[in-house]
Amino acid sequence: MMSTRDSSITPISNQTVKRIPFYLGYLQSALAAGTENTSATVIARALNLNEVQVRKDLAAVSQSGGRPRTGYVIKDLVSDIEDFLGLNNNDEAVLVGAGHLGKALLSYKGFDEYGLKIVAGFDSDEAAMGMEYNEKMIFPLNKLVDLTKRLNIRIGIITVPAGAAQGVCDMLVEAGCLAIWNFAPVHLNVPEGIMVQNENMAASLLLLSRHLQEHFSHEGIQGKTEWEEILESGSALDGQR
Amino acid sequence: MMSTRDSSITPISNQTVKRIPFYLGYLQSALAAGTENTSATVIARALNLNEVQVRKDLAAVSQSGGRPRTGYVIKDLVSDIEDFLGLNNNDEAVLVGAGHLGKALLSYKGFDEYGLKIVAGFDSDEAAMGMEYNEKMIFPLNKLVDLTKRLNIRIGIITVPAGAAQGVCDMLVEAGCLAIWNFAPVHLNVPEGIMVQNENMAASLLLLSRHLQEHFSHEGIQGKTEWEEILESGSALDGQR
DNA sequence: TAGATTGTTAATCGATTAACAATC
DNA sequence: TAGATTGTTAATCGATTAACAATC
Repeated sequence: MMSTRDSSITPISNQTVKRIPFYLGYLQSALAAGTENTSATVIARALNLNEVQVRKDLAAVSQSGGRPRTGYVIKDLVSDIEDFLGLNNNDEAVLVGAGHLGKALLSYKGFDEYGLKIVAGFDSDEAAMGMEYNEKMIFPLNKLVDLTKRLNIRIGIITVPAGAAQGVCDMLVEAGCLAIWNFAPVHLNVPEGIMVQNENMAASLLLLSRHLQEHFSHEGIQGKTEWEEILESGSALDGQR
Repeated sequence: MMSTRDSSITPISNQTVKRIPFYLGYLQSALAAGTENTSATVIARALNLNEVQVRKDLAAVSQSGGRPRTGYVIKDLVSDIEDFLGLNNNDEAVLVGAGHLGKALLSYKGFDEYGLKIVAGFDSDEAAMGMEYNEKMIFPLNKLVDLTKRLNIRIGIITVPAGAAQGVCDMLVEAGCLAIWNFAPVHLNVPEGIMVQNENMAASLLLLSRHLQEHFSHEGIQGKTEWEEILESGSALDGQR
């Protein structure tokens, strides 16, 4: 290997990692607009972040560094960030549960950019068999363990109903998965050393709703009478034809 | 109003809120199994959490409290948590972008439990018009502002492609939304006081992948030759017919 | 030189965990 | 009484922000 530094991942906080895509997006569009240099101040203002945080984040993923007075060279930053995402990551996942959410994830094009790939979907529903989403095929559940093992997949994604999640999880573990991304709203029991990341859509929306209530108390929780009517009549669709 | 306490939301950390559903799920199934009492120790072990954290979390959402030696009364905890979720929250949202992800969210049944409801979807695609997912109808985008205003909706959900997100966001703000749940991987510019919660699926998976790399370095990034074959031939589907 | 900007060291803040006193 | 358990107060940890010295 010819990397200048240890290719093992430097400890970069999750929060930083989550912000990286926003930096990349901003820098790419700035570059497209013809800008060549930028500063932490400018980025921070654009993305609503703290200036120092921007510097620390950029320092964490880019070796280019900025220079006093002139700031950062956008082109370099972009390429460093792309390297960071692409080079440091190259992982494959299987997905179980080809419902709406499963299909959405299979179809999602954004994983590529991060060196991530869902290679196949699994489902127990006969009707789904052999269907393809974004060129990812749906296989029967009874092939899950065997295929995942043979493909050497390390990440399993669970998008089945809560009741089926633990069973699927067990299969994924048996198949050798080391990390599980769980969209079912249940706690999964896994052996020591297996990593589970829970994603609860309802809980996320709840968080937003609570923030709202904190800041704005109760407004607009009235008018319930008229809207049922509006929505159900479908009258809102008029004028469209 | 006849509530025993100020109905405004007590400051409960986001982390705590995210854990609440897991407590509820565990407690409900314990109750179903016939258990009447439990302790923070037991819960912590079951859900892989710290014991003290469990006590603090439960204290935050339940007034019942536990008693030394006997612990908590599960029935009371369950009812307190359900109240916490249901009573403290009652918010409605509109969703824009009826692609795979949009449909998945519209179809998701889990919001009810938290007093949350997506009331309608919007899309620019003619073909989607009037379709229903989980009884939520898709309306044309040009009705978004008017309908959202009239319905007094405070939360907007953006599941459109990145390029369309800012435009949709502007419409939602114009329509009076105070909070935006954004699934498009771009930073949204909003006026002061509007809350944006970003959800980046790719970034979430990236986090998982990075954890993996930290803990297990590089294993199983081989065998790339044979699997393309397996998957593409669809031979894995044999034996199914 | 003066001023903009970086990067680092120190302070603050919030959440988790540990220690412990209270109680049944 | 002894032991399990709660709830609180203090310590730790990690991330964000502020202060500041270095530099072009």
